Amino acid sequence: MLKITRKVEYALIALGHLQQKETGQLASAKEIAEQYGIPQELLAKTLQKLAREKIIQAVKGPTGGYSVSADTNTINMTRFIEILEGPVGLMDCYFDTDCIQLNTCNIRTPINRINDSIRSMLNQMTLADITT
Amino acid sequence: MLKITRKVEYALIALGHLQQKETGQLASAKEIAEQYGIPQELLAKTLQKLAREKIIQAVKGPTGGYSVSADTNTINMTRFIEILEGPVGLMDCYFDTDCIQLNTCNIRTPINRINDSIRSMLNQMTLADITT
DNA sequence: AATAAATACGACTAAAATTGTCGTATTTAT
DNA sequence: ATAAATACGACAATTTTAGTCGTATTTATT
Repeated sequence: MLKITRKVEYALIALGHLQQKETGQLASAKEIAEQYGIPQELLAKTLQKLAREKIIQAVKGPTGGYSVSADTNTINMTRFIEILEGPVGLMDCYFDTDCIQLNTCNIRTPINRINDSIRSMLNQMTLADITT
Repeated sequence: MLKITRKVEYALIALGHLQQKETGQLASAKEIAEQYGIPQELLAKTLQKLAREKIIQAVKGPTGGYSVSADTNTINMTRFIEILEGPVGLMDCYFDTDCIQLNTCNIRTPINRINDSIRSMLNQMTLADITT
């Protein structure tokens, strides 16, 4: 528990790789997958999600691939993780309010404090902090 | 992802309940399970783990049950979570060193920084902060 | 002494989430 | 035209988490 998923792991590795390229240079999913021993299809789908969110830019066709388009200093890690995994919360009730327990639950408030701490930490951390 | 497991959730709820009792008073797994709508067997096993670690004290026999034995101010959340779930780390390589990727992996160091942040936050937080 | 209610604990099953694969469509450089 | 890349949804496999069950042990009560 408290683990990041492979999707995020692979995405970060790929971002790191993309940032080593010179401006304008592309890297394909295949190239990255082979270099780091990552399942190509999975990486591809992950990169596609990032492309949809304009974190990276995709170029189709042969000689195509991806390049970093966003300023990674402006992307915080909460956003990045949530693009790939959905809501970051220790318990679902951080987002969902329809918990049967709500009345009797005696730990919601303190758990949400931890939650806020984690989110704020991830908010202060940018993609650039990780991948450069 | 980044979720705590039910075990931890149930344990915290139970701890909160136990702390409301007067000194010397016990609460059984059944009593707690019924009150909060938690599967009794699962809660029981969870409480047994805490008892083994001397976080709570178990009393056998009818009229038996559990009471808080440790000073909850001295138990930090990293320890508490790790008793129930094992190592707290965003990636396994935080603990395991035998990762095939180690050489090519370009994100280990930054990920471990996040890890350290989360662990240090959980270290500074005591059980008492959550359950009282 | 018998009973019942509690903890203790391992083995097992069920469910959910994650991870990985496949097929097909689209784009585009050659 | 072809081949190599992205795009994307459906599906399968694997792993993790959640929950159940059976059995043993302890002990207060009758």
